Amino acid sequence: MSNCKTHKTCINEALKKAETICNEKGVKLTKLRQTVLKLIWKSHNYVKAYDLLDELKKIDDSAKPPTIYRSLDFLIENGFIHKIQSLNAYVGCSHPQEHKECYFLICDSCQNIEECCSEQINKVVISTTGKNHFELNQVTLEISGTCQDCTN
Amino acid sequence: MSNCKTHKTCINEALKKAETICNEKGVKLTKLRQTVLKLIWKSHNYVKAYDLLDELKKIDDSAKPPTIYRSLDFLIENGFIHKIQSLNAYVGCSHPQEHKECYFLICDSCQNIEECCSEQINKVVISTTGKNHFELNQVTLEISGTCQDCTN
DNA sequence: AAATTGATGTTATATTATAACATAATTGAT
DNA sequence: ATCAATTATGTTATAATATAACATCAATTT
Repeated sequence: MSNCKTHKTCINEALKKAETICNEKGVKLTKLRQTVLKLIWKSHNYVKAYDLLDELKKIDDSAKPPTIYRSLDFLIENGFIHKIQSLNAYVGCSHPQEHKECYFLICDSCQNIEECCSEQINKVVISTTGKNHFELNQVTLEISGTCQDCTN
Repeated sequence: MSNCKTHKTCINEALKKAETICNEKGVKLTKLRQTVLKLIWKSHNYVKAYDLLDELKKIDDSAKPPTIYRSLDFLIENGFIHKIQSLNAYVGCSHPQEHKECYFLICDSCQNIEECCSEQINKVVISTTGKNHFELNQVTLEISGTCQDCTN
């Protein structure tokens, strides 16, 4: 479960940030992309692409897989959402632009995803890859388990 | 690229370890499962399920998707291979039974995968999840980039 | 206004994976 | 040794995830 008080605030902030960043970058948050972002932000839980598609179809009957996947690509590229590789699922990014490496706490029980940053983890990853003379490109760190609310 | 001298040794050791562990556990490394394990161990690179299937078909014409996926499931369950979530691909485990949490250095250039353990990473992950009161189940840590051989 | 670029619509299909049921092989109990 | 139960494999079908390719439309630039 998420610890946000009024989730509307989360959604609004996510949309506002996306708009601001798009303006800065000179890319366009079209109506479609905004709609998809909103749908993803319906909760802090992860969502599957075809579930999103079903939701989108309710709004726009003509939506098809490429409709959703293109928007997902755009939103990922610009850092507004993340793909959870171990689940083939998507989740809103709670702090776009701020972070490089993040990790995800995925609750098996309630599907909530907590996005975290840890300088400590970054450092350790960098140092251990360095030891292997490995030139780092992308880090995927996904931790599944049970969140605090679901443990009790 | 892998730094093994004679890859045959890697394969033989992997097969021997698998056999030993299966005996200990009382599960069966059937001919099919052994064949699949061998195919996966053809290199230190990751392999895709349907590529494995194509290889298997050369040996056993009747092989079909469930043939390969069942063997993959068995091999994963018993720790002989790993699934690389960010690639939907599979790779032999270089030290079955020894480790809990591992991470993978995935070379974008040569598809080699180096499987690593780091007590330091484990500790940091455990401590940072602990701070979030998150009961850890499974850690997926996949690092893509360029390996030493491909950097030069 | 024409040309270019970017976004979306649309059809088709590729890729990854599993469900469900049938048959065969192995093991365990009697 | 035989039957029953379990485990493994064979087989068909289909589900779930994702992209290619081309057409059209909209926005931007010249």
